[in-house]
Amino acid sequence: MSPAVFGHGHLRLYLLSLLEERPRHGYELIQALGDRFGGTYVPSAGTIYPRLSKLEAEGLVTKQNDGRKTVYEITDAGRAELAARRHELDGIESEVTDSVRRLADEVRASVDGAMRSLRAELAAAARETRSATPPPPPPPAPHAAGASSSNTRLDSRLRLSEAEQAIAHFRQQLRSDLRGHAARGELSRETVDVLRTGLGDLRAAVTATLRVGSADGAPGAAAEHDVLDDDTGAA
DNA sequence: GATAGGGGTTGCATTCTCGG
DNA sequence: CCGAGAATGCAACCCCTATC
Repeated sequence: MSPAVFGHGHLRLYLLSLLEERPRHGYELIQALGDRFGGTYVPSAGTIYPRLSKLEAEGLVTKQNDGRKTVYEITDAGRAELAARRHELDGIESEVTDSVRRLADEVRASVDGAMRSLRAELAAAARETRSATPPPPPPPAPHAAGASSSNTRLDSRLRLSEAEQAIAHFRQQLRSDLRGHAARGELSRETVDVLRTGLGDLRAAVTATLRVGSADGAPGAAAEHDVLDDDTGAA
């Protein structure tokens, strides 16, 4: 599990302070926390609701059903608790900001490293492809005039399909990683910027490779270009 | 009807606190 | 120091509504 963003008893105190401003429903509290920390820390529902239930059991908040939503409101006991621990509350915000900044730095470093090794692998693969001996020409088909170019197109389509699979696999993995980070509240705006830059660089590298390939007479470069066009904005 | 998103619950693992 | 209990946090899930 990732280290706790809030110190012991601090989340509960922070929830009380949010409810002191005005009554809110659970999801609104999650969003308020996310807004308050610039999206760097967004607690999961399973974090907030048990806390709210505890607070209710302790008589520090009350809940009222507003249609499908449950609106939580601070009680006098909750206000008293908040007043008694006001000094603790003051330090929480800066503490949490520091904590999420630390986590964001770790994520940024890990994404940076991953992109660097990916680019290195891509460049190595491109070098290998260029230096490889060309495959033996297909046996001449006596009756089919266009068979050679049609075989080449078939190869190209197979390679395109392979490339698409590789891209899909990459997207799936990256998505899963990002969702994991987001779920833990570790996905910051900075990380998204790093991701955008990294993917831009990656695309530039692939595009350069494709240009070399197409200058060497490799077919299908235009089609692979289209695949990448579809993909880069979606990760 | 399928899909996406909002609102909420449950169960469980990990970490922390505190009393003996 | 150790064990029990409290606190924190997450994943998985459900239900309902809106949209396509």
